[in-house]
Amino acid sequence: MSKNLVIVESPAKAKTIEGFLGKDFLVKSSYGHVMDLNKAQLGVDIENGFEPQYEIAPDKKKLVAELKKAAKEAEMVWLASDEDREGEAISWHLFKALSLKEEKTKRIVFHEITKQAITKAIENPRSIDTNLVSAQQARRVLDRLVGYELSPLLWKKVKPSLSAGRVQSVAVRLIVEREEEIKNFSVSSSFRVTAVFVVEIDGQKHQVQAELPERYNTEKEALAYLESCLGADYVVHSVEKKPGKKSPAPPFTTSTLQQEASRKLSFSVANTMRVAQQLYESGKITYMRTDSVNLSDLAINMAKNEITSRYGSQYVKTRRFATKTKGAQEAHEAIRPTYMDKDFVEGSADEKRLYDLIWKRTIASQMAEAELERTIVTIDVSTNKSQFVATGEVILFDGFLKVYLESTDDENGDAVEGLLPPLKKGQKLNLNEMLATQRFTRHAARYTEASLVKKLEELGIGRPSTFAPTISTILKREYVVKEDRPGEKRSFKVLQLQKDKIKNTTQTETTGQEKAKLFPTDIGILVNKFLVQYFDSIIDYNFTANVEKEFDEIAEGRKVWNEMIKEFYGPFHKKIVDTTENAGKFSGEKFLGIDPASGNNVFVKVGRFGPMVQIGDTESEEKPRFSGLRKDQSMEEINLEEALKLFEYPRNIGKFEEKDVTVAVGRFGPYVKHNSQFFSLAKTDDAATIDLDRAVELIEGKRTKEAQSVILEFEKEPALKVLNGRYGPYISYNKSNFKIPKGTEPEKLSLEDCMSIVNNPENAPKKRFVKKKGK
DNA sequence: CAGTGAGCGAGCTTCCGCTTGACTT
Repeated sequence: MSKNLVIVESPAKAKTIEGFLGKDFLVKSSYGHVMDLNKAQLGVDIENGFEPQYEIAPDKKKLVAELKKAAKEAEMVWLASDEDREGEAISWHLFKALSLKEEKTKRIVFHEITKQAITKAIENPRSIDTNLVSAQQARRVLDRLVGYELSPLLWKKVKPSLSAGRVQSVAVRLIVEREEEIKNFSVSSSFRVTAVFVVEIDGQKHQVQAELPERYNTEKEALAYLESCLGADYVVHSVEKKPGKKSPAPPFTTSTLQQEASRKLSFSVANTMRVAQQLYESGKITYMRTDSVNLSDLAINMAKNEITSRYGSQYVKTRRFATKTKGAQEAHEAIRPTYMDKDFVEGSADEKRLYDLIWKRTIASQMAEAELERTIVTIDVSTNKSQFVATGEVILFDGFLKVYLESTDDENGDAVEGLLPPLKKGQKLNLNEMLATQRFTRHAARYTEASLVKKLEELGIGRPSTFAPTISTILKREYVVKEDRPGEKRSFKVLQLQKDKIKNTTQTETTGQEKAKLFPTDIGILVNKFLVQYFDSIIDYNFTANVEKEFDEIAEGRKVWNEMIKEFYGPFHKKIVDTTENAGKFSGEKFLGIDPASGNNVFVKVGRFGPMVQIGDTESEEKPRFSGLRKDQSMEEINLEEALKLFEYPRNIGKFEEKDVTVAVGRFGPYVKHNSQFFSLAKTDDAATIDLDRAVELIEGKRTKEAQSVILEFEKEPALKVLNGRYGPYISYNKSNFKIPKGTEPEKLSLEDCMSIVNNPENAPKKRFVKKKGK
């Protein structure tokens, strides 16, 4: 039995700390929050000062019992959750859930996992900060009220199972508004004039790239300019040198790690977190969910030693970075390697690459600035008043650039930059060629997962632990999709001046190509429109920032948490009631035209199962006909003709084995139906042209496949089969499936064996995995 | 690498923020 029980949030942290503290200390983990509001209800007593109805999270019951036992046996319990709002609440919840006694409980905090920091923390205990706990409670209750009152309203007015919340709804809004901006963007073009000069210096030939600062709006003006240069001489007018410096970026936080891993390694945000978690658990990096750019003294010293021994002391420049992020809580260090002298790790390829990125970024953050010299050369044209400008950048001292340079999201790669030869004022240059190239303006870039995270963080919305889950949520709700889009070919004009002749050519380029970008869906657009119309204040970009200010006041004891909630809830709830009663169905209905066959109106709108086309009015006596939109169609873009085409199915294409064969398009794509069985069309098939022969081929193909997938059948019990599925052999019985125990050969199972597996209550299908029926 | 194919009738869905395992259909 240990005299002392220390409770931290993460088990990996517990393991490390136990090593520092010795025999008298038992270190356990709470695995995050242990108490929360009941999921099935509102969980807030509105009538009674918004009293939260906490319960021990169902999946934490066992853990809490264990911790309770350990606490009872210990002489002192040290609550060592993180020093931020959530961490303080975790300590408070532990105090309650473990029925701790005040006289044998101490609250301690530390920001870095070193023996020194922990010893110091143990020497300086405090009590739980109830103001900070109240601030967390306000945050929790506000999010619950917003989420659990807005979502049901969406179920009523838009479509069941939808969700809204302080964070996710703003994320969707950003994507929807960016798409609108792109849709409304009008492309314009202008001509950019560039020139390549040749100069001989000390017997060596050099090229000089230069650009005209002015742009010409039309081809005619560009041509006129080129013509004005015919027969011109080009002379260096001035050479200006400017010293410059570049500084390294701060060490990684969760969000900057996600951004750089996306830009440099093409990782999704979720993948970055998964890989970082593996590195953390194996002790290779510090904690990966952090908003702090701070490094411990120990880390800075390790970096300093490492830089000195690798590159020399002139490359060292240690710094402390300050966090600029709104609402940062800084309970942890920045993300860095645990041991700076390890510049690589064993593990999967992803782990190696992510670790390499973290190592470089951390080391570079403690290195000297790069010293540059920027040269600007202006070049006179003898036949007109214009001047070309050539710029060059020379690195005088590479500094941190030796190790790492942060990437940018900027897609503009047009700049002409590089090394310039040593030019002098008055020097004559020979023109090799001059080009006037048509360039088009570009709309704002669509969000990637990582650039969305960046934007959310800038707005102070969401936390390091929620960036990745927020993206999963809006994808799962089908508010947005992550997609590639092929580009379109576009032609552009190039005028070329060479050897005193002007040539006019048309070239083509690909534009608008997108890779892994976030696009709003019809549902996302509609839900956003609803929320903007009725709950503008909630999905306002500043809503979080404003309530965060109030949470801070609560944390400082200057405001009472439930008074703040009351002030918010009054008008909010009134608006909910008002909208429930007065707003009609919000289906985004759009009239497309008249169906020539029936003379009925054709609409596109969002129905119970998503976007659909409706022929005929809902009020009319004749029952309207419905058809869901295909995945590649959108309410925005569909026209009458395409809408009517959806009703050409099911189409009868003949008889097979005396039963009708029909072809139709469902929500899983086109299929053939025969004898109430379904057969998906292959990607190469076309539902519009498929014939009976091909349909029969599909039917027979599936039959043979099915026959092969049956391992065992029993005469006595036709409802039971042993099948070979995607996850290996399994037992199918009355539409439920059961795993076969490890080590048994499926071919040798008897009916009795199978029945005992099926009837074993341990194998009963678990509720949370039961597929939701659309009925 | 299997399964799915509705059109609102019934019961359910839902939030954000802390943390890890998880072995289904």
